[in-house]
This record gives sequence, structure tokens and C-alpha cells, in this order.
Amino acid sequence: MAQLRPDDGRLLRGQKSRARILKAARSLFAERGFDDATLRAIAKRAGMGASSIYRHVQSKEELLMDQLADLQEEAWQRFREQDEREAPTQERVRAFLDVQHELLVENEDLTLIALRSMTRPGARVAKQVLSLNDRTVGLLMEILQMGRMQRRLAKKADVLEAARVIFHITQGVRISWANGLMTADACRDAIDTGVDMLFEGLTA
Amino acid sequence: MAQLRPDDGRLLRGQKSRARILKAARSLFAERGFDDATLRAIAKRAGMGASSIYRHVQSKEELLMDQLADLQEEAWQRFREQDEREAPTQERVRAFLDVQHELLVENEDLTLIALRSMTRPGARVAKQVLSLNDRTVGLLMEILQMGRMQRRLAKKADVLEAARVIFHITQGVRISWANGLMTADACRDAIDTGVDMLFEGLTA
DNA sequence: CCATAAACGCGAACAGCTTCGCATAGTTTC
DNA sequence: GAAACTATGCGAAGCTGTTCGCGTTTATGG
Repeated sequence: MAQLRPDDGRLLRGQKSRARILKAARSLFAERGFDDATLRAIAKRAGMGASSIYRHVQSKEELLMDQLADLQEEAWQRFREQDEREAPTQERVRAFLDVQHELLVENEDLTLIALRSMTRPGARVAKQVLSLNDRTVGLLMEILQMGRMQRRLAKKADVLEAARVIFHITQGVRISWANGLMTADACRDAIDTGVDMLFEGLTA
Repeated sequence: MAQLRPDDGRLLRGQKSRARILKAARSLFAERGFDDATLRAIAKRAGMGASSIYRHVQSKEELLMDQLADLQEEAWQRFREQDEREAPTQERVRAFLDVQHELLVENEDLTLIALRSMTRPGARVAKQVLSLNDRTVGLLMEILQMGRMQRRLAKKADVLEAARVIFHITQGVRISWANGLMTADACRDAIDTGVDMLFEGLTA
């Protein structure tokens, strides 16, 4: 059989099921947290058996990654709404990171499970997260690139690597936050400090 | 009963068992990787039942953390052997990171599982990893602090935050490496690039 | 010697995610 | 309309890390 039409009844049913699953997962994750939200409970709330979930998803973690994608989209949108393209690069970077921070602080699991997922090389969910991260890095790179063209950054600055460094800083600091070593505010400050340091350099 | 003597027969037996467990775990992790090394298989090789392992360890991941501690100790020692305290700060940092890199490259699981462990706040293994990381950050800070006293670094440089940033860079890059996105050499280069950027700053 | 206690060891059982084999519903081909 | 094929759904089973209750070894105190 050739490939099926996009309005195929089976696909439509599947899409509805998938939507129910994701919705159920979101609410349960919010109520109990990722680790305490049983797949069976999610399935029950979605009105189906636990094993059926695997028709739509390859692992429990993928249920969260769906949210991460949304959150990231939201971060970009909020940033773009208030972004001033002529503002100093450092300020624009900080503005983006602040927006992102604000959203992530409300979803503690997200940061954590995304990181956890990346520790399973080969799994699909790992690729998904890496891909999402790449998009964030891409946006940061865009900002940096503009700064470089305006000659606000050093000529030889490698914007891609710089964007990655900034991203790594945010991730690393958030691990400390998630482990209760610092408050959300301290987390934001640490990120800002780190980024400032990167811009200004350590050397005397 | 008061506390028992250090040469108590029960403790001695336990220490031998613990040693056997760790040895078995190391060999199996090396052969199959962490996720494919079953606790039952480890126990079998150690000559005991799977549940007995939990007399000595609180989770499977702790079996790896033992190795991480050793590896870190080894990295410090190797670094100290060849360290020249009067060398430029940036070179000393790079020398340490290179040593560490060389060791970690041989143990792919280590970075990954350490990171995974940190995504379980509250678990003992998470605290262990955080504590080990703190020691690494401490060493980096030591190097930076000396650079600052020699007025090679900016006066206002926050050495602790700087050390943390460097550490985050290494961790972030290694995730990419472990996911097959870059070779071990590219990983080392990326770390070096990132650190250089931090020293020299992005701003024109 | 006997009671008590502590560390250890074990097999069974538990709980979670995931896989499997089979049944069902929807679609196309003839 | 029958056959073939596909996406979906389901309950049972599998695998794994971990916990539990009980027995064993080793040491101490009376």
C-alpha cells in the first residue's frame, strides 16, 4: 500500500489520542512531578492502557520534551516581542536569558529531565533535546553575530562557540539550582555573572 | 553496644565484599557499558546475590561514582606532577583540563552517568557528584586565584564564578562528545576554545 | 554459656518502564 | 464485497533497580 492520506481516519484517531496523552501527561507532571507520575496513571487519565502510549511515543521522557519545545517557543516569542535590535549585544543576550529563566523556573522538572535525557546517547529523546538546544544556541548566535557585525565584539570572536559557552553556563548553573544549592534568583544572577565574565574576559 | 573496633571481623568481611563488588562493577561497566551491565550480573561476578549489593551501596550509580572519585584523584596527581606554578594561568588551566580530558575520554560512561545522577535531587549519589565537582572547581579556583594575585587576571575577576564557568564548559562540551556529535579531539579543542574565549573576552 | 546486638547475605517480592502477540478499526485494491 | 494492509489499542509478560523479612556470622556483656 502507498502512503496514506493526511486525513486518514486512523491517523486522525491517533492524533486525538496523542493529544489526550500529552494533555494528561502535562497535568500529572504538574501535580506530582515527573518521577512520581506513573505511566499507568497518565494512561488512565488519557483513557487508555499504559502500553498504548508507546504507539505515540518512544519513552516517558518524550512526553516532557514536548513541553520543552513549547516552552522554548514561548521564550523566543516573548523575547522577540520586547527585543530591541539596536541595543547592546550584552543586554540583548541577558534579556533573552532572563525570559528563558523566568519560564524554566516554573518548570523545574523540565531542565532536569532534559539533561537526564541527554545522558542516553542513541535514544531518540536525546536527539530531540540536542536539537532543541541547537535552536537556542542558534538564537544566541544570531544575537552575537549582529553584535559582531556592528563591531561591538572582537573581530576574531567565534560566535558559534560563544553561543555554546553561554548555553553551557545556563545549563550548569541550573543543575545547582535544581539541587537546591541556590535560589531561583541566585541562579539568574549566576548566569548573568558568568555571561558578563565571558564578554569582558578574565585577563588583566 | 558501643561502636565496633576497626578490625572487627564483620567489618573486614564487608570491606572485602565491597571491594569485590566494585571490581566486578568496573569490569562489567567496561565490557558492556553502564546501562547494559545488570546488577544481577555484577552480583554474580562478585559472587553474591543482587540484593546484597545494597548493603554496601545505595544505588547502582554509586558504583560508578567510586570510579569518578579515583579518576579525579588521578587527574589532580598527574597535573601536580607536571605543573609549573609560575606558568601563565591560562596555560595551567589548559594543562589541567587536558589531563582530565585524557582520562575521561577513556571512560565515556563516567561523564554521562555523573550528569544523570545530578538530575536526581535528594539522592545521595547526586550529593556525591556535586561534592566531587566542587573539588574540581576548587582546584581550578586555586589556579585562578594565583593568577589574580600575580596580577595576571582582572582585579575584579570573581575566581569562584570563573572556575564554575570553566567547569560548566567542560561538562557541556562532553555531552556533545558522548552523543557522538564530535570526536574526542574536537571535544578537547572546543573546551580549549571556550576557555580561551573566557580569558580574552568577547568585547571589542 | 547464653543473650543481645551489629553487619552481612539471600531469595522473594515489588514497582516502574517497556516489549510482545494478538485483536480491532479504518483504508485501499481487485 | 473479499482480501490485504496499516495504524491503533490492549492485557500479559519481561526486565531491572530496589525493598523486605528472615536467617547467618561475628563480636560483646553478664
